[in-house]
Amino acid sequence: MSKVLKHHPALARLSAFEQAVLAVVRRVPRGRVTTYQELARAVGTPQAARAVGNALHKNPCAPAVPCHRVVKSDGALGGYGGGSPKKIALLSREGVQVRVGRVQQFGSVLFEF
DNA sequence: CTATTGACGACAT
DNA sequence: CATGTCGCCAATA
Repeated sequence: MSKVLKHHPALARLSAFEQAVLAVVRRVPRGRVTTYQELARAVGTPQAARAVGNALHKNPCAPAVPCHRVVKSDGALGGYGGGSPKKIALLSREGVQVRVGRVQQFGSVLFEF
């Protein structure tokens, strides 16, 4: 039985905004990606793409909460707490190919809320 | 309360 | 196409 994942202790220490971001990113399916900007819109603050990135940076339970499926609005990779190589590997494992720092077939793998 | 920081975005160069 | 600048926002010092 997996013991974590239901309510990670560090999760309760996050702000409402940060928790909202993590809750939403959780619905991005395997093999798809979303963007910092889309997430910002989804939580009701369309201009907070940057703040969304900061929130994801604090994700205490990655990669269970799939913050690795979040990229920049132009399809560029974006950041990752565990390092770019790790993010690329996780995506690759789900069938999302990254070439020269860009998500291939960005338009078709992009998940819209 | 003000200042700084950062997994961003749009635009100019 | 690559890089720099500036604006935006929430968290934190």
